[in-house]
Amino acid sequence: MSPRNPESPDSLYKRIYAAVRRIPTGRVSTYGRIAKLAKAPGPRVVGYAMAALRDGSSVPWQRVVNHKGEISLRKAGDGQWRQRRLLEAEGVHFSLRGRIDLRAYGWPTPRKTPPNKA
DNA sequence: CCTGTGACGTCCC
DNA sequence: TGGGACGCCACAG
Repeated sequence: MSPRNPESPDSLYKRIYAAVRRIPTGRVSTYGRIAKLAKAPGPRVVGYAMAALRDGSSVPWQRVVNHKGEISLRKAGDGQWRQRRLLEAEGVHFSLRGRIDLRAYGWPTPRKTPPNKA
């Protein structure tokens, strides 16, 4: 196998994209979780893989946010807004601070942490 | 081959 | 609850 070769079926990026595709519509995951699921060496690599995506890649990249539940800023600049649009279209709710409640929309379900638990 | 950089996370204050 | 510092690694030049 050739993990260095992007064309390899079991390449790192392929695994990452596969993991992202598993995120259900209306739910979101984090770079860290995707990294684990895809057996990636680290979260940064996941971000790098996302940045390498093309439009119409069939990979729901918009469902990947950082561990704070916020849309990560990218170099390109544009896109964060588009990401938010796409997520809202899927029914994902953003707080006033522009954050997503991972306890409610996170995937896989991080914990059975009751949102209303005292 | 070596260096810089990035759509991040965790620890510590 | 918020902010700063360090760690980790693949990729491009």
